[in-house]
Amino acid sequence: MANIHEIAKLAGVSSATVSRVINNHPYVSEPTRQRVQEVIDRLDYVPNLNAVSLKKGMTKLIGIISLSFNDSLGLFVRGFTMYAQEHGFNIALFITNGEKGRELEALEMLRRKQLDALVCMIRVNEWSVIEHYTKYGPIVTWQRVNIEAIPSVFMDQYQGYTLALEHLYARGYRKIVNVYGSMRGLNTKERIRAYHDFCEKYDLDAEAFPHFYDLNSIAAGEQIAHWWAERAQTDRPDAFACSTDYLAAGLLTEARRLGVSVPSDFAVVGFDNTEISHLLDLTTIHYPIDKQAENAFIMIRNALEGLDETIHHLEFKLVERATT
Amino acid sequence: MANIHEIAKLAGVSSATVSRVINNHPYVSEPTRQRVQEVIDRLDYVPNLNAVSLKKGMTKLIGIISLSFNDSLGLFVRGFTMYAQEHGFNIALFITNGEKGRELEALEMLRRKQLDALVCMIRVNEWSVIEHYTKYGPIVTWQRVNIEAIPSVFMDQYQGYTLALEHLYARGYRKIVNVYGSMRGLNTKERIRAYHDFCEKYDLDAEAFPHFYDLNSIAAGEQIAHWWAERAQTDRPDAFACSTDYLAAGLLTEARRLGVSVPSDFAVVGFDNTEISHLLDLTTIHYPIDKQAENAFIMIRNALEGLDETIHHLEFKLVERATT
DNA sequence: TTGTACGCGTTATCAT
DNA sequence: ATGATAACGCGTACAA
Repeated sequence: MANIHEIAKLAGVSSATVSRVINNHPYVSEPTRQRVQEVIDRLDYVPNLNAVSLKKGMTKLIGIISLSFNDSLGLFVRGFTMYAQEHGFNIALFITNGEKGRELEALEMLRRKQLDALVCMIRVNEWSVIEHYTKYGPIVTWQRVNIEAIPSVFMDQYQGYTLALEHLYARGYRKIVNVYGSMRGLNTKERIRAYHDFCEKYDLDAEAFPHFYDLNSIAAGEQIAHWWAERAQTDRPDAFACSTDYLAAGLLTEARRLGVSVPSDFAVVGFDNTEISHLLDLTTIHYPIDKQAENAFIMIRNALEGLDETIHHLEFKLVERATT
Repeated sequence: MANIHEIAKLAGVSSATVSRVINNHPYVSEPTRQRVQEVIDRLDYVPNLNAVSLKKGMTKLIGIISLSFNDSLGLFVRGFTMYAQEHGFNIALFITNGEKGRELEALEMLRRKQLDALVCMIRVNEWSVIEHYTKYGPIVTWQRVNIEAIPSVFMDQYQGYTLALEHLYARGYRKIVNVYGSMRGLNTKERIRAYHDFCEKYDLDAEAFPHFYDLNSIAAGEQIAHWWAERAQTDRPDAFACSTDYLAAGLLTEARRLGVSVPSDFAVVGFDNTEISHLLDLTTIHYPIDKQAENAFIMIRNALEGLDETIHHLEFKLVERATT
């Protein structure tokens, strides 16, 4: 393949001049610029990025680590990519499927300079492991975590969950069951706190109905539908605040299969405003994931280029549909 | 950051020896190997990948271009990554969202040696544009295309679609409406061919009911539900063979909202066996996407390393659920 | 305005 | 078994 020297030779200039033309440096006379550009075009020349990266010490490539595919990730990636590309960065996506090795692969690429930075959506390895890699480049996360070296674009779900609960209350529901997600994550803790404050505010018994933990799949939602159906009529809750739209979807569709009528028999609120919530006309909580993505990129760029651009403030929103 | 020379100095050897230790070359005495390894460990040294890539002329990084996120892509990526990592390759994912520029970004990375090869799931630019880039590295596609330079892991949908039609016939449905996807793609052509052969075989009138084209979204499915409901009772089809599970999902859920009973009023068959078809208990056609991924990787590796490993033969499968 | 020459961090060839 | 040293392809002081 043609390299910069070949271009130089053919254009009758030094490689330095070719480099200047490529990078739009000033102090190149118009005639030489044209002559060089002509050769570049003719030979279909383009600089080798490995050489450029080696020289500059950066690849303009940012990695995004995620556990799996889903709508939220898609939105995040779309937003992040947009901002990144505006500033000359490309992104590489790593889907771990929960395998530590695959996450480490990405972290190692950071260490070995193939990646300039990393966004860790949902981590697999221990935070201490990930923290260890921050010395090789900025790492930003989507999860909530209190490690100084790992800034986060996490949104405290207290506000969002309260939105859901207040909505159920306004609609007249009083017997609410909470289906929480991962116990490890702090989302669940904030939701629990939101629920307790909510109960206190309206003088409800927080323990009147069971709380479910560690559930977020469609299948889990289906289970809960059965749980409800098998309960004594008098002892049934009238609303479910769910950890995710997926769980809510499972609950909703299985309930209907069992002949339950939503929202008259009970209400369902999802979380995330994913496509499936639209499909099923599910009331849910929306959050500005594209803004989170922008924040993540701003943080990374600040770290990478020593800037100090300010972060957006973020808020949840209720999306009212047919299940409440 | 420490580089190979620093290690060499501290270990009292030349950088060549360090390189040999790193790459597990023979002809390094055990004492020196240990001494070098010790320094490597102590300084937490790891070779700079940009330098390695520059030197070796390859990055061990393969790009995957896709139009958007969805279950199929997830399965493909998972499979592909598995095979790739087994052979020391990493993957970078590019989601185009239909924007040509984003696709070109990936193609340029191939041209500029940051990527060794590319899998183009669903292209955005013209094939001629993509073909032009094959001179910079192997490009494999998931779509059907007859360009020698762009090998494909496409599966002829004739067989799969026939599976769906035969199933409907066996179930007693005779008034079938076809909802085809993209007119540009060759999938649709094969499905049309399958339908005509099917009609001929069973002596049905292929034009008894309208054919829909260029539809594959949930929203389009919802439209079709209305189309059906507004038709005269006597003139209604009794089955829909859909382009995708998503369209089928839209059709199914909207129909039920309209009080239609599936499968007694009409049957629905999706295509792809995505998660949503499971959720909605939708009869659909499955295809071995992980095997396609493996084939894609084999093709790329054959091209990259001059091998000649053989490709798997692939087949569709009917997944019978509750909508037929 | 242009050219020379060095360095980025490796690997690989050729001596020794 | 080990060491010099020349690439790999580019950017950039510094000199001219």
